[in-house]
Amino acid sequence: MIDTKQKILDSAERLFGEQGYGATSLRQVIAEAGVNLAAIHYHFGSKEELVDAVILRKAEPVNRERLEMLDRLEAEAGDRPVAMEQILEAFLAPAVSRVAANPEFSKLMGRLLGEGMMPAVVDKHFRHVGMRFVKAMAKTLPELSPVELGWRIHFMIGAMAHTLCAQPVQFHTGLEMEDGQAVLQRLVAFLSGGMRAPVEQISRIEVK
Amino acid sequence: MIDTKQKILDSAERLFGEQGYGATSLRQVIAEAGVNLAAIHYHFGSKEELVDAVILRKAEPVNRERLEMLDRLEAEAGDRPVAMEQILEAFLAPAVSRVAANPEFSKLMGRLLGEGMMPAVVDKHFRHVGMRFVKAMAKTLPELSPVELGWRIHFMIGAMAHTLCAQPVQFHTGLEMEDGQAVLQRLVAFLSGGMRAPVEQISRIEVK
DNA sequence: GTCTATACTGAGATAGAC
DNA sequence: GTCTATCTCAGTATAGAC
Repeated sequence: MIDTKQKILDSAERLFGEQGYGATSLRQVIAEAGVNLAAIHYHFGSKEELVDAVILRKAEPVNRERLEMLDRLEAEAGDRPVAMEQILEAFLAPAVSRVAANPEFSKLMGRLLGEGMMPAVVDKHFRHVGMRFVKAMAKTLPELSPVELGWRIHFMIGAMAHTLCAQPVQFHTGLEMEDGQAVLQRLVAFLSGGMRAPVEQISRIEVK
Repeated sequence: MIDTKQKILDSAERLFGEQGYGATSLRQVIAEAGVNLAAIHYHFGSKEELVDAVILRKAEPVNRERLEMLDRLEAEAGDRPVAMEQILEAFLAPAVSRVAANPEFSKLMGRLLGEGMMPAVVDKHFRHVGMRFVKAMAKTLPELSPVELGWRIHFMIGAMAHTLCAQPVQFHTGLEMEDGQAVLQRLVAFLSGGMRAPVEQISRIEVK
């Protein structure tokens, strides 16, 4: 069939999402897709390149939406910097809003950043979008050095990835997964506070 | 030998740390330890239970140090709440300070939180410590609801885990891994700002 | 160009002899 | 407690049918 490739991608997306990358075998994928094992290697080359293709298909709309939102915010702001909360929401909303529609696959997206699986894949699919947001944030917070801003964005990505992929630890009852909009609001508020934190020296505690 | 178990643990720790969990085979472990393959299953039962034992051995001193620092801070503070920066440093420093000594194994520790690998393991080894810090933070920030505080701790853990396990994406040059103390300071400052962020409603952006 | 059948190597796990 | 032998299943590679 002409759409063997599509069927493989569809099955792989579902199974990687439900079970994770490592726990999903290519034999499960071909059984669900109704194709031959070697077809995966013909079309994609390896398991890693298959998941790369799956990620690409899902990441592209997220990244496009992020850039559209940022474009609009910057057009509205003209020469003035965009508010940090708005930049954060433009970056986070396209990812968080997809959790409800496809929670298992969102888990895989979130995991990518935490796993040593494929830093190259993350870099390839998200770096260019990240650069745009770095520039917007630097304009909003000119007092931060590039290095300090880089670290804060690193922390931001960690908080986002963990929120996308991990169930919160139940230190209290009532922390079940809420409405995506509510989590997004909490995350934006938290990260705005972190991004705007003063950079001065903090109190030291000697260890031991 | 009587110390077969120890030799397996030592080799597994080194190899899991260098290569990650999934990329390390039990056959590599037994080759380095000089024991038989079945010995792992005799002493630990499975690969997953082996890594659980490895984690336990490394997590225990981290958690002990965290609790010692928090105990001391609370003793010094008496009835007054402990400053958020100090609580954060007590939680983060014992983990971050070990990155320099054992960077690869720290990666594994950080990954645990991001991977779907073993949420049960994370829960088992870190939950009781987390509860203590939740209580201390609730005293310092009484205006936060338990649910809001729980989410902020969730975000904090994400930022910490990502910092422990992931190389920062190079949006700017000069963001190479710095001195652990410097990264710790940046992280504490960022998270203090996030923890203290106001909880009010934020501006909405309609999507599309 | 596409796809099928099949073989190869290495993984984790286990039964049973010692 | 330990080790040999073996099982099942994984990802990968290739030869050849259409």
